[in-house]
Amino acid sequence: MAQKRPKAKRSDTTEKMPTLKGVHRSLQVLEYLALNPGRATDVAEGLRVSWATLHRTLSELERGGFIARDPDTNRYSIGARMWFIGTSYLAEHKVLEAARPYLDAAAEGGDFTVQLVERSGRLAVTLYSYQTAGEVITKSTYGYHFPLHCGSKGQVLLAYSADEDLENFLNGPLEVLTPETITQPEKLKKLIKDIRAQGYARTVGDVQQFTGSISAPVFDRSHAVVGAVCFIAKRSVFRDETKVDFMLETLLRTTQSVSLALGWRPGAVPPG
Amino acid sequence: MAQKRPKAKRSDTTEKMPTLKGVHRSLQVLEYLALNPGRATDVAEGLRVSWATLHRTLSELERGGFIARDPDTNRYSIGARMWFIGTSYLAEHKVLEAARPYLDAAAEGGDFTVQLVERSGRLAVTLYSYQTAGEVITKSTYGYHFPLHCGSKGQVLLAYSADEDLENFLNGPLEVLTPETITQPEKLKKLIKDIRAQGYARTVGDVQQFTGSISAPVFDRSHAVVGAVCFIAKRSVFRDETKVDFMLETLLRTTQSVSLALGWRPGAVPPG
DNA sequence: CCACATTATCCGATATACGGATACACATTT
DNA sequence: AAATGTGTATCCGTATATCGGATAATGTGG
Repeated sequence: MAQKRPKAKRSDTTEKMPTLKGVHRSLQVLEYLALNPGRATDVAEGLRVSWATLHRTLSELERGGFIARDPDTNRYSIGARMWFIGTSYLAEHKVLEAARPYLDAAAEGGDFTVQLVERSGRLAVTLYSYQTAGEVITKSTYGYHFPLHCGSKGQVLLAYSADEDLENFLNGPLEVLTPETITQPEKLKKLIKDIRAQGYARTVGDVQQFTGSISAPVFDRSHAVVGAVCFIAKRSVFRDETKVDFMLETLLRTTQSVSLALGWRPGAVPPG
Repeated sequence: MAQKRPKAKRSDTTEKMPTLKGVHRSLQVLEYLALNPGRATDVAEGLRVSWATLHRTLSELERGGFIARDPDTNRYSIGARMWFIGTSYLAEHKVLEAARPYLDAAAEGGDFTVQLVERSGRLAVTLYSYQTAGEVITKSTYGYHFPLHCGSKGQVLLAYSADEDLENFLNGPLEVLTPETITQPEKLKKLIKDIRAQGYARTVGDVQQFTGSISAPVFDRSHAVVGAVCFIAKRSVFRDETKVDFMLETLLRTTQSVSLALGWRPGAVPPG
């Protein structure tokens, strides 16, 4: 008989089985397609779901325009309606709202792309991107997300997460994006220690070979890291330490301003 | 007993009842929250769903980070994971890919905000927005979507949709955004006729009082309208016909280039 | 401090979604 | 062309996951 489960203390560590199986699965499918758009069978396999079930799910999602199917190749990808829904996340985003003026100011004062990023699972996702006229850096817009160990933005977010969380991440698969991507856990740990010490991260060529970036964390009232600001420029810029110094100064000024706007104050973590 | 349903010829006009009720509802909830973030009861009422059911749905969605709840006010809004999923729509978007270089070029050559928009239901949604340094136009970024009858971008999309579809739209509720928003169906029809004739739309102050915009359609290989390019500028600009002429020229050059890049060719619709 | 509005949880009946099996479509090979 | 294979669509009986009324807990405002 249904043995009374022991009170299930809230936010249990073990992933409880979802109440709404169907809903859970359909969202899994959406996320799966976001990461790897492709054929139905691949999704079924990737998610270990029976084909019939998956087919139903896909049909339903497509019917609503949440996913799109290329009629020629039968490949599925995220649909327009998801973009519509997703964007309204930004409209309610307090950090972004607070940061935007400072980001714009920074972008206009310098010759680099400015981004606000935040963590989502194992990825750093871009909330805002301001491309200054001139260089257009291919993968610096929306729709490109990178694992946390790649690029200064990810590393910053990683550096300021809980130790346990960090371990978890490093135990997962560490993708290689370029020959310069660092994937050795030990080396990454060392890097992260440095980042914590100096308050910002700097990487070159580990996401795209011809670019580099610097990033610093944004804090809120409770001294929690709620995101990071990232400046991206061509690789050559990072050979000129004068330019880098200027960027760095702007970066730290920007993140400080944003943090202040969010109620952060220098000093120890407030009580409570 | 289950009477054999009459073969359900594919893509029926009448909205068939969804196979996966739960999935369908949860997505409805997401869309509802995208449009009106708010309390649980309001959602339940708005979607006419029993409270218990809705509560389960919300809990499940929140558990996965697809929606977020403000712990103080119990208000729900779209969560980070939806943004993540939504953005990957862009990564696969062919029109955007083809258009981006031309949009950037246009933005750098002029002093106005450049957008690529596409239709989603009754709304025009922004796919890409390039804010040139200088003016920052508040509601010209992501997360703001306007009904099709407001603003030149919506009107263009409306103008090139099927007649039947247009009727449908005009029979729905026509929101007012500013005192200058046009909501009389007859007047809108007249406008749309003009837009079709001249190949672009121009509106001032009907979305935000202090801005105006011009927009033109983008076609694909089969001469179907797949989106629109929109230039936004301060209201004052639209009093200077020389400036407007320049914008218009750039606009039409841009849309033509993008259409060409998508395989469109001038002349009649190709056979097949 | 009480009354009301909103949110959380329980539980049995039944409608609903599951998935094995089967049939169809299309591509690639011999 | 026939054959083989891979991927897609649909059917249908069964088990089970979902629904929603009711009740309890929490929060809010007067």
